Amino acid sequence: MRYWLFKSEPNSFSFDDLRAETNQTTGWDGVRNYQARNFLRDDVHSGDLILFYHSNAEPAVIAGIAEVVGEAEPDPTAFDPKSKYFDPKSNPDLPVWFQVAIRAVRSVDPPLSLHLLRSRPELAEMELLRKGSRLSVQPIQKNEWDAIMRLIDADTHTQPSQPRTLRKRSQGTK
DNA sequence: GCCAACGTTGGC
DNA sequence: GCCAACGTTGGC
Repeated sequence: MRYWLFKSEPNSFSFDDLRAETNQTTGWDGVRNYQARNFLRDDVHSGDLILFYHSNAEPAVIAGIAEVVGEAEPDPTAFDPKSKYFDPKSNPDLPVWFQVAIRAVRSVDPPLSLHLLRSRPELAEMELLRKGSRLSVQPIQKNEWDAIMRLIDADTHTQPSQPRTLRKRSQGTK
């Protein structure tokens, strides 16, 4: 089982958009970079877990966690002349581009900002934090994943829960 | 909107 | 195979 970070621009496809899909699942199509393609085709497998990252966003954040729910298959958008991801180099007999299906697991609320990730020494080696890093499918090391899960847990617990008065009321009398 | 960093293309 | 020109990404 491996861990990954997938980038998406939220004004194009956000984590909430993923959650709104049927079965909260979608094909991760449109990847048009060879290094990312190789990861998708060769190394990403069913059951792997994904940090769903919002790039080109204010702020840029990890917005959710998803999982891989199938093995790689040819990216059908590459065959579709009407798609903005159409690529005549790819055809069903010899596909160039691949996708995997991913399903939302949970949102990260509040989301974890890029700024916070940068502040953590244990994450200093993350590909995402490298200057000039543009790779849209990145491997995440287990120690990085674990550190990020701790940040998520810590952050979630410092969130104000329901206003006290409201909580009391909802607990009823006794 | 700016622009640095990066990937791709294509002439040679 | 080199590399300049170009297009894209993505933080700021």
